[in-house]
Amino acid sequence: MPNYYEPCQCGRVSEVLQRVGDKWSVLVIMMLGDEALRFNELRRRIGGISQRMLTLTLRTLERDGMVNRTVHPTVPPQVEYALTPLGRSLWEPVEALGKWAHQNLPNIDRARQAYDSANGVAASAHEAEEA
Amino acid sequence: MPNYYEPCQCGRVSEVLQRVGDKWSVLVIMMLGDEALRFNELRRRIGGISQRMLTLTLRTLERDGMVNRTVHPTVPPQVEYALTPLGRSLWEPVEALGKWAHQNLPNIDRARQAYDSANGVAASAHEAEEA
DNA sequence: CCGTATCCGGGCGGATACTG
DNA sequence: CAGTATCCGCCCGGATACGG
Repeated sequence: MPNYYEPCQCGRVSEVLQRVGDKWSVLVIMMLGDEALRFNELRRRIGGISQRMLTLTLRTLERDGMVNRTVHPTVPPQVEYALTPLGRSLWEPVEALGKWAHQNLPNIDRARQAYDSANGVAASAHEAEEA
Repeated sequence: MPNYYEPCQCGRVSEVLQRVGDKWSVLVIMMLGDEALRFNELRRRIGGISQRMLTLTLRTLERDGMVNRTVHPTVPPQVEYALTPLGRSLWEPVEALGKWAHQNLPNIDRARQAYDSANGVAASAHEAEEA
């Protein structure tokens, strides 16, 4: 069973991985895990995302077949976003990764502190460059 | 069982996820999955990464406790990089994600083609802006 | 409410040159 | 071989204003 990241599609897979790692994409997928959400509701829940980025993120996810966009022709307009089967299938490994991240945050923090105290934290004091 | 991405550490988890999604970090972790590698060997295998970025990526991974850096005081110097237990534990969900990406590349491609033909591909022809 | 367009600053990351 | 330092273009992404 050879590796999935063999030279040929290594770049392509990496590309998908980047999308997964994309800050907003992941949060959107997480948020849409259970329910369909409207634009601003999604925006409120995520918090800290600009309108522009949410739009762009959703468009990309839609284009990649991860989310469905449903427009209700009411006034004012209502737009609902939900995961597609493909999106839901992605949700699972992402969830696993999220679980890992959540569990290992303390480990990472400790590793960083250890590293920073070993190598000088003072190294970051080069920001105090001028007298 | 509430969500792992509740407001409190939502940002932190997302931060870790971003690192995972980072193009080079993921490739490094994948490459180091089975064996320890030297700097330039790693660089050659990844392909397309600049010396600067490989250094930065390795430093960050080291600081986060994902990889071990071992210097053999020979001449010329030899430096070997290997996954730590923490790094190896990350490797698993990443591998799962890689598997997903590999399996679903065709689906994503088809979704994109469908999307692009539905909405005008010509939209991207706005690059031909001037007469 | 939902989305697009425009402006613009900051940082990511490649290229290059230089050390031990 | 392994790494640091510097320069610099480019694109990401926030802010803002406007349209349906």
